[in-house]
Amino acid sequence: MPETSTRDTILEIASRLFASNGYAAVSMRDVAARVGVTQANLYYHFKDKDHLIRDSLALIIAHKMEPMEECLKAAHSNKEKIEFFISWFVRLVFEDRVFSKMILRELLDGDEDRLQYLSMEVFKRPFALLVDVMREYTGRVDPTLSAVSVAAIILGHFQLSRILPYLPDDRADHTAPDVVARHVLAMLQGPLHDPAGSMET
Amino acid sequence: MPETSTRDTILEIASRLFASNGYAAVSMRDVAARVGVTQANLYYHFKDKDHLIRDSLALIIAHKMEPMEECLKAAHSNKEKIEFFISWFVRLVFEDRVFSKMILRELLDGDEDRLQYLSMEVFKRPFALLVDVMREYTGRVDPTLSAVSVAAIILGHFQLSRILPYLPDDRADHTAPDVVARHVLAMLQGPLHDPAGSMET
DNA sequence: GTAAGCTTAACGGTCGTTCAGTAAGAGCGC
DNA sequence: GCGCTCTTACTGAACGACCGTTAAGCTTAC
Repeated sequence: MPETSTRDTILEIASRLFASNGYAAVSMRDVAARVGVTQANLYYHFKDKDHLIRDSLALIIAHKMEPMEECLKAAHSNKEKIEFFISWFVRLVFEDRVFSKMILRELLDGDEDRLQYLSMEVFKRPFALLVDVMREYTGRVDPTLSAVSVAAIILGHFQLSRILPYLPDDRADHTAPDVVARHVLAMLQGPLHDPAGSMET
Repeated sequence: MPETSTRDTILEIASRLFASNGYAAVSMRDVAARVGVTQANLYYHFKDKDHLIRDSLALIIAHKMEPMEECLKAAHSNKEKIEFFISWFVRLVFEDRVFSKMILRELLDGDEDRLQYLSMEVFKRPFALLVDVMREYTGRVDPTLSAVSVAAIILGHFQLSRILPYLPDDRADHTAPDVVARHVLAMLQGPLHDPAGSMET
């Protein structure tokens, strides 16, 4: 009766390695060395490398998506739901870089089958919840498009945060989770456009 | 006097291969075979694989960023500058997937040196232009943060477009460039929030 | 004894890279 | 004109390193 089984240890370490370096850049030897076992041991627990990748993905995503439902349930109004969601998602993306890089890499290079599987098995429900929230929040605007926008802007901020330090006018807090969260919320709640700047209502 | 030099042919084909498959997944043998030369020939024109990657990146990015300046110059008002930029950038990202995947992959996995190089040599000026536009467009809001948001939301929409077909409530036009462009512009110009939905000003 | 959990040691293959060699042409003394 | 050298562009064949994977054997617990 193992404290934490070797299999779970492999999964945890493998998912961290895959997420931060990419699937191709991490060899079975790398994983084995990190875990402290031999390469052959990995093949005792997993059929091949692809199955190790799939199981790593499924484990980490399912685990990370759980808090979203509770997060939305805790909110009383729709306004609060949006606030809670944005705050939660920004924090998730910015603070768990392992997770967000894994997602982004999958969106970028994941083969069609794996993407379809993940969409329908893991992302479908959280996305539907977000669309529901946006449906009641936005007026005439397409709720699906709005939901995509919210996810997109947060993921995009995270990605661009890597080059922000090398661009002019950057302040350290441009990549701080709460600053980004407040900014995204402000974009949804009001126009960035300042009517005083030009001549309009 | 070559019609198109072998070196340019290599660069063009290599950048296309790297962009659509990733650096790791494309071998020098792959590039050579596609071009129709031997692997050794690649080492006549480029020091090693990393230099081939760098030159491919520099070529394609510099080329793709050129139209931005003209695009902004053509606009008369600041409002028009934003409209033109969004329209141009959305079209660039959505229609030249080779380019956008290359950028996104670099943001995700590019090593620090290459990212710093690209930021300071290629992205610095276009980003500064965008910040300037946003500075005059937004009121109290941080212009750098706003510029990042605009780029982020467009890049994010593109990335998410891969799983949108597998998610519920999807319509085909959710990934159409002009639809996305109009939606992004609408987000900047007005609140998505419909005051009639809740009780606020 | 036997099964689970793991190791040792190797396999065939692909990778980036190198190096000796070659064909084509430019420049040049004669 | 011819022969000669040197450069440019390129090829064929190989190098060692690393990859995913597997067969066979060794422990330990029941």
